[in-house]
Amino acid sequence: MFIGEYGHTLDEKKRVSLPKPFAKALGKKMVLTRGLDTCLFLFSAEAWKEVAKKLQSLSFAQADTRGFNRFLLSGAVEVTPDGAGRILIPDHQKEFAGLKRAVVFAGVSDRVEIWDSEQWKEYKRRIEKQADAMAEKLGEIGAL
Amino acid sequence: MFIGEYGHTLDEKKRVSLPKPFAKALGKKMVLTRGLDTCLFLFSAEAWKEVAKKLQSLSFAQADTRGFNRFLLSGAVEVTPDGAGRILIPDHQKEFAGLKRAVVFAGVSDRVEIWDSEQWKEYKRRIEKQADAMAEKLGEIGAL
DNA sequence: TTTGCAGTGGGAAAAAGTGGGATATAATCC
DNA sequence: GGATTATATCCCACTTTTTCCCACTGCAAA
Repeated sequence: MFIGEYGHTLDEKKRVSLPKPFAKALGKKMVLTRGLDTCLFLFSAEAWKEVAKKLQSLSFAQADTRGFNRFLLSGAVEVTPDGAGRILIPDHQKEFAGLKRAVVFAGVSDRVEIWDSEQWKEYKRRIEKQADAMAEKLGEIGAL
Repeated sequence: MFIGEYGHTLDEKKRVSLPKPFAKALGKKMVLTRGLDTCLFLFSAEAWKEVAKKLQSLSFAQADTRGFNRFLLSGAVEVTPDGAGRILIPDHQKEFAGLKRAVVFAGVSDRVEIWDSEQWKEYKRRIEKQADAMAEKLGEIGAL
């Protein structure tokens, strides 16, 4: 269970340190994929296995599942932290998520999300604005 | 399980280097065929056997499966990497996939796809736009 | 202050990717 | 049949990228 938010730096060699609290739970092998909402998803090897298993069961005969497979699989890479606990972000993923120098690691239940710092701030602003409205809605239906 | 995206160059002699992460899993013998959506499929010898088996199980009484069989089988070639880990792309396949100088290798579960760089970019743009719809699907299969 | 560790930057060694030439094999023409 | 052209295969070398390792900085605890 990943929780919390950590800011780190993406250097010119496209390396970022993993937040120390996440490093242990992620293990030595992890998988980095394109996420939803212009961020990247980082899974531990075990969590990824679950995702991959489900994806393999899909046929490649249908155009939409082909696209779906390509989106997630070709957009994924297996990464291993170096001696200093850093991982490398491939070019196409860096571009996809619009990462600049400052990035944010956000723990979201079973995965870690990697955001460009600016986009994260903006996304948070949107979420926070909607939070009140959402709370009301949830209250109405008796969820909270 | 092939994952990831790698850009390479197709030289005047129609040679391309295989991405190092794929080379090992592909082995010494592999099969290159016409793929779906204007790309080429590259299978390891073992994975190809599986595909061939599946194709044989399809009835050849139906015109469309006959066509599909021809599509995959007639265009198939067995290729072997040279000393530098490069394979040769036959003319008809190069033409079929519209390959220019810049090509992209995309790992998609049990196969590697070879795309012309420009067409790949365009295709990616399309599937990225459908990300929301895909998210729903992800939810359905419980992947996320 | 000192000690230690997390985070970052940079240099050197290694490897990957690419181009080009030389050699071998096959096809064609005289 | 022999010579010539073309095609494909192998091998070597250069360039760029990646990987590994070490050093510096700053913050925090002893």
